[in-house]
Amino acid sequence: MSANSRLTIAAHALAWIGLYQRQGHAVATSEQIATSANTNPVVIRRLLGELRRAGFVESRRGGGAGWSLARELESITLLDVYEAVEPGPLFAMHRATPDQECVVGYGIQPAMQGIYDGIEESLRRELARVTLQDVLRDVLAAPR
Amino acid sequence: MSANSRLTIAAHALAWIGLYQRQGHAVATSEQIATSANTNPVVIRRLLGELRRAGFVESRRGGGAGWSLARELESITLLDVYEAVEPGPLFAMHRATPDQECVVGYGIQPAMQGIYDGIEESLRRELARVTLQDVLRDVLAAPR
DNA sequence: GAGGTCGTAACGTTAATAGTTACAACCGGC
DNA sequence: GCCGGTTGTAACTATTAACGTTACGACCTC
Repeated sequence: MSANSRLTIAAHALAWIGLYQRQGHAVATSEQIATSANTNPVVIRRLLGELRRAGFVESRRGGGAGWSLARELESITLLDVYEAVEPGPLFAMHRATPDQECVVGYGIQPAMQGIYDGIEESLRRELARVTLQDVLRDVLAAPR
Repeated sequence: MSANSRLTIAAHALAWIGLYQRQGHAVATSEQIATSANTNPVVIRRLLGELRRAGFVESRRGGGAGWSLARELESITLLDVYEAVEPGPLFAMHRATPDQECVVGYGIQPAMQGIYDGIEESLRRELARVTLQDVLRDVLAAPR
């Protein structure tokens, strides 16, 4: 489906900041997170920027600057993250509007839209069941 | 998410063939379906080719050739179609493997994989609840 | 053999994600 | 006040997948 890694990287960044803060540090830098996620700091800053707009993290500039959580990991769900970093729908309609003279062409979009809406709602319910605290717990539970 | 329209077009094509056959025709051509879906016949042939490999349609070549259903619309679910035309996973992992020296980098992929597996399983359950017959019924129910 | 359709390769187009470079804005600490 | 490190963001490139299009051989019915 040409899936992307935005949700994965965003969860990675939040879990990293959360753990780092529990270790007593005030802020985390995009550089540190990018090293852990093996990507570019700008990619991290862009994603965290969207999460800041949604109210989950805060950033400070200047000396000793960096990122910190604005909410506890327990209170952030994967649905929150998903909505912050994944704008579009799961399934797309036709690129060009189908033939409206054809019975199927006329009715297919409302029909599929109704079905897709129900499926996306179910996806959201599943995402809402997992918190970032759950993610961090699973991360730390990985066998050595 | 950069969603694609493969599932939509595939459902459109199957519903179209199903309705056409109920109207007494033996086979439908990719040209006819493409006109209804407002796309190119080759796109339809490619998609139907994957559905044929999965056993849902048959094709005949030569004069008076075209496509026909190999199974009833009632017995084909959106999950069947999804699996036939959407290979990849819903969410992607990191492009480059994260830093294995970092606790989070080490544990993040197994953690997210477990979560994603559960979510995809739930998506499949939802897709399995809808048959192509349901789709065609909804299509025909669209208000004029 | 003629005509129409499938099957598929090959190529171009479009769009989103991701990666990279660059630099101004910012601010704590000295 | 300025130095150093970091964010914020623009701009560009690279990569990838879906989609569209053209072309043509394979195939089958008449």
